[in-house]
Amino acid sequence: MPELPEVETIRRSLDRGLRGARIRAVDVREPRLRRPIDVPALGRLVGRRVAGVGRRAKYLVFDVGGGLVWIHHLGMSGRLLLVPSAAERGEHEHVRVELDGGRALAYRDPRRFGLMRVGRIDELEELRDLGPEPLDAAFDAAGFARRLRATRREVKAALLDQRVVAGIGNIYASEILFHAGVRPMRRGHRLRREDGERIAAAIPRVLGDALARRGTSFSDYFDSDGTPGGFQEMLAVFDREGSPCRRCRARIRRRAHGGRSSFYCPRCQA
DNA sequence: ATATGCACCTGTGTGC
DNA sequence: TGCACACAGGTGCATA
Repeated sequence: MPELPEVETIRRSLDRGLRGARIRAVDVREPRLRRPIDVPALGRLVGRRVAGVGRRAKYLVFDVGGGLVWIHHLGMSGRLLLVPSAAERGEHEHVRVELDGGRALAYRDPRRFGLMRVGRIDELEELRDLGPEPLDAAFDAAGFARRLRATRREVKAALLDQRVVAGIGNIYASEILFHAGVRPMRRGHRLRREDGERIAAAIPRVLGDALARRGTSFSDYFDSDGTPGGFQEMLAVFDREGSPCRRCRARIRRRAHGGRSSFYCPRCQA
C-alpha cells in the first residue's frame, strides 16, 4: 500500500503521538507474516520508551533507546492505528502494542506482507542495501542520473529498485516518469543526459508534492489517526488507463510488466 | 548484471 | 446469485 509519502505521513503522526510513550506489553495474535514475527524478540520492547519515530525508505524505525529499534514495513495492506486500549480488536489485527495512558498501537494487515522486527539498527539487514533518500537535502541528483544512465534495465524497474533510490513504488514511479516526459520502458543506457536529469529532478518534486497532500488514498490507505491522503486527485497517469491526459488529452496507456502495471501518456512521454 | 516467474496473502471488482 | 478471474500501493528467491 504505502510508498514514501504515505509512510512519511504516518511517521509524522506516530512521532507526535508516540514520543515518550512507555510500552507496557506487546500482544502478538498472529505471528505468521511473510517473514514470521519473532515473538520473544518483540518482548525486548516491553518497559521501554519510544524516543522517536523515524523512517528509512518504506520502513518505519521506532527508536526505543539503548541502541535498540523496532522496524515496521507495511507491505501492501498494512496499517498502524493509534487506538484506545479498550477498543475492540479489528479484523486482521495481528499485533497490538499497549502503551501507557490507556492507548495502544494496532497493526492490521489483511495480506500479511508486512514486516515487524526488533534489533540493533546496524544488525538489521533490511536496512543495509537501501539507496539514497530522495527527500534528503543531500540527495545527489547528478549521481543518481549517472547511475540511471549506466544500467541497461528499463527505467521503471530501476526506479522501483530500493537499492538505486529509496521509497519509490508503483504509483510514484509512473507519476515521476510522466513528469519527466520519459516512457517507463526506456532503457537507462539509452537515455539522453537531459532525460536522466529530468527524472532525477522529478523524483523529489513528485514525492514532495504527494507528501504535502499527505499521500495517495484509494480505498484503504489512511494515516494513524484515520485521515485519508489527497494526492489521488493530482495523479497524472496512475490508474487512468483510457482517460485523457490532463496535459494533451491523448488516452493514457497501461502496460503490464512482470505482474505490475505502468501507466504513461503516449504523446507526452517519449 | 538482468530478466522472468513465482511465492507470500486477502479483498474487491468485473464479466459471464 | 454464484463463480472464475484479474488485479492490488511490496518484496525476495530461484532459475535462466
